[in-house]
Amino acid sequence: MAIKRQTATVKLLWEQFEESRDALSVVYLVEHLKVAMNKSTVYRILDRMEESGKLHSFIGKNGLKWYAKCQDCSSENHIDIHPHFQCNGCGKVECLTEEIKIPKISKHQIQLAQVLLLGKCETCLN
Amino acid sequence: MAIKRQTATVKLLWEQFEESRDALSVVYLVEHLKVAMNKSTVYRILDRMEESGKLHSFIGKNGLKWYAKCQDCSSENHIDIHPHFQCNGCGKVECLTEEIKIPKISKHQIQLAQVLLLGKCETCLN
DNA sequence: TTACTATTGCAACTAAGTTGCAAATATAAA
DNA sequence: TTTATATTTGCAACTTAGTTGCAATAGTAA
Repeated sequence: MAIKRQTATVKLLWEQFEESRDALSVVYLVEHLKVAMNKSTVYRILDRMEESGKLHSFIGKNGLKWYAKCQDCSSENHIDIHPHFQCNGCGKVECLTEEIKIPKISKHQIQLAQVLLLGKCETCLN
Repeated sequence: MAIKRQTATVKLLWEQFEESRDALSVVYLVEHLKVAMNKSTVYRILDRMEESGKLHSFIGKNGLKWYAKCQDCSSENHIDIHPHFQCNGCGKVECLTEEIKIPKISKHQIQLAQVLLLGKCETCLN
């Protein structure tokens, strides 16, 4: 179900994403907000925000779930070929705007591509 | 640590991969082999086989870990840009040989790319 | 202010993956 | 073939991410 009510917890959670352009892991959000709300609440609000098209989610390098604000993306194509970058040094995750070209695969219908690039971010390079 | 001894469990686990070119999830292997070996053993052997360069691993669409036999890939570049395909219908995962071009990202050093394509496989299309 | 439905907290749960340790076993050396 | 040793395994207990049912709470429209 999509977001229907502007509760205090919904506002607080949304502020986390407004403050940074980077993606945030659910684990971080649960820990960071644990004095303010229950972890089930975090999971459920993130779910609803994704359904509302305000956030998109993806899986990070060790299988953890991450969310980020949808920026340039419409609610239809927002997951298509938008790649993510995760730093092997500090673990930070960024949304990239670069487009990745996905080739046609014979006898397969591609509906969606998840591209996770791993490496060193600007900070960790210096 | 890499594989050092050819135990019965090591042989049995390896046979699973010889029988199919597709990737196998750890969850499947643990369940499928539970009469023959303990789940810690499955996890540990897979670990060692990856370190030996016989298998490579990646994360599937819902964060589960998958392994597949290394085929064309040398032990250095085997994870680089080799994409995987997971069927949204039956859940099956294939290794693809098609190359995905990763653009340079300014101020980032890319060390590795994980590309997961989701869609319908040949069987599920018909 | 009321009434209705969405939302939340809580506690208990599921499932994936990990760990320490003692027992078993592959393998190289004698 | 036997011995010695380091690797591997099973077991049970654990950690952590994520889910669920239910009763209590709180937005919001009327």
